[in-house]
Amino acid sequence: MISFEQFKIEDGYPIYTQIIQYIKRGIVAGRIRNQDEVPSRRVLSSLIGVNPNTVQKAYRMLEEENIIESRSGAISYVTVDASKIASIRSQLLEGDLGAVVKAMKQMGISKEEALRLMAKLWD
Amino acid sequence: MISFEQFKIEDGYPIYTQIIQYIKRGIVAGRIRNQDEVPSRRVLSSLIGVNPNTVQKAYRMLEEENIIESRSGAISYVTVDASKIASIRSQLLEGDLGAVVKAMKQMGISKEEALRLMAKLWD
DNA sequence: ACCACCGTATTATTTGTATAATACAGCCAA
DNA sequence: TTGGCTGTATTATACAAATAATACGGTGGT
Repeated sequence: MISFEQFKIEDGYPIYTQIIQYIKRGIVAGRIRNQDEVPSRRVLSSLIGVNPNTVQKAYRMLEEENIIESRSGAISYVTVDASKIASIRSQLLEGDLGAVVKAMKQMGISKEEALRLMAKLWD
Repeated sequence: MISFEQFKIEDGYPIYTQIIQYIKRGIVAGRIRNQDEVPSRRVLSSLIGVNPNTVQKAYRMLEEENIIESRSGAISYVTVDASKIASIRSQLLEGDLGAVVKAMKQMGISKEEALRLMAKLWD
């Protein structure tokens, strides 16, 4: 069963996208593995304090990306292999890191300064 | 007069926040300076193809942060000094870069790999 | 077989984002 | 001074995100 202990809702982004991100990042990090069980819609919604429909929307979109599988009546579970994990990883990196690189360039920050800032922020 | 030639609407974020970001990043980069004139609500809205109310919302929020000043009937203009520019800069960096550092840590990426990925993405 | 839990579906309501159509008063250059 | 542009305000509509309250049928352990 996937753990959502580290999950915290932040504002600025739709909750369903935060659930999707949390699971994708967990898969990339190896915390979430193939065939792991996913909390039911009702359980997760009451755990993180949102509406079951919000969780359902996140799960449905994950299913459309073939990252989880659901069948009526039964628990849903993760379905990933090595190549899918790699593609999720590059998808997240290009999205997150790419946007920041673009933003810093627009701010007139040099490559060297960007690297120094990131190294400093990392600790 | 501030130029919006480089401005492009992207989806995923509210348009009014994109306008705010564009101006803040321009200020940090030095492209937008103190006392620069801001396009009128109507002019900018027709220039970038959005509703005047959307521009008004962005400008009103910038005014609440004391980044622009408006008076009824007259053109609005930028009001920043060195310390405000510095605070905008760290505000943007902490937000954008900080979020990515957090995300990459959640993905189990090492500091060294993160720096290497950013350097690669920069070019 | 029962029954609690599961996924799924539907309808309604609220809030935020964005558009649309006006309206009014202040500023300022011609 | 006049007329066009300015900021500001109001009302209405549309869509997405999120909540709320149900309802139905499938699954699986006891």
